[in-house]
Amino acid sequence: MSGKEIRRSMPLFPIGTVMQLTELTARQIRYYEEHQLISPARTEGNRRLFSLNDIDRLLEIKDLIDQGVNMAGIKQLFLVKQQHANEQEQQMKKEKRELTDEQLRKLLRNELLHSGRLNRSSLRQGDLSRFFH
Amino acid sequence: MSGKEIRRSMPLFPIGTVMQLTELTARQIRYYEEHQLISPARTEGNRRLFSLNDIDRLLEIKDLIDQGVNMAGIKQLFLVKQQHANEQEQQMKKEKRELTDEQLRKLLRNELLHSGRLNRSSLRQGDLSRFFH
DNA sequence: AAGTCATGTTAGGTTTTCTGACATGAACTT
DNA sequence: AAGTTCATGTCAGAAAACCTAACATGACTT
Repeated sequence: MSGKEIRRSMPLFPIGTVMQLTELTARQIRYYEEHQLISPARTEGNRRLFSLNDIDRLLEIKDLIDQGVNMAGIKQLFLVKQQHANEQEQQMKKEKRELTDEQLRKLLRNELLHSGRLNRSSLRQGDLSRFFH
Repeated sequence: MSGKEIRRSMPLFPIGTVMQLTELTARQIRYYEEHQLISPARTEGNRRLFSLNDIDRLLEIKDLIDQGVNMAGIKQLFLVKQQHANEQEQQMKKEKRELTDEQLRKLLRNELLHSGRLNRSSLRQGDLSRFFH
């Protein structure tokens, strides 16, 4: 729920832009959606609108495809990754509960300053950071 | 010529997205282009494609319009700002020429680490940072 | 009252995207 | 070898988004 997450999940890009950014064809992108690897938002007029997160995900998918992983495999990988992230979040919360107020303040301040070190997982993955600072 | 500048000037957004991001109408955006306050790129099919810089600029324009400045005024402001930025760049280069190698290394390292403090001018201006970290 | 400015509105045309269907080649299975 | 499955290509018809150009309008200026 950080501001950053909101920004990264804001639906902004039509499929044409995503095609260029990812070097995937429209057909591929729609196919991956069909297999529920991504779930881009839609405009009122039913056009897909992709977020930065979606694009990251597509770049990950591309990478995995290149390495020979199939749809089912990718879906599983995403699932595992998701679980891992959840656990880590739980762990975070738990640790926070154990902190004194002073420690908490320091921690929050750190999170705000250079927010998000966790979250970028260890998988070799898509990286849109080259598009935005 | 920093990577960041390249990213910020990459044409990504169709006019519909820009409308939502800036809360300007298509008519307004085209009008500002007509008066050369912005120069969005075009696709092969002649559709406008806006960069983050374009959007920043549109937000600045909106701000200035709200403050009663007209097209000519905004154009002048942009001109002045541009000149100012150029001068500052010249100044930078000059200062660099006067540095020892060691000083230069430190300076460059700094520029790379948190690049771009200069460049965001002092004008109250559009801010897209709320969309991207 | 006439003119200018910024924007709205409309019209006709072009481009982009949508879904669904069928085609294809590579990799597996039998 | 013949048949499947998978990932993607290609095509068609429809809908949405965008384009330019023109005219309309209301708020200011002169």
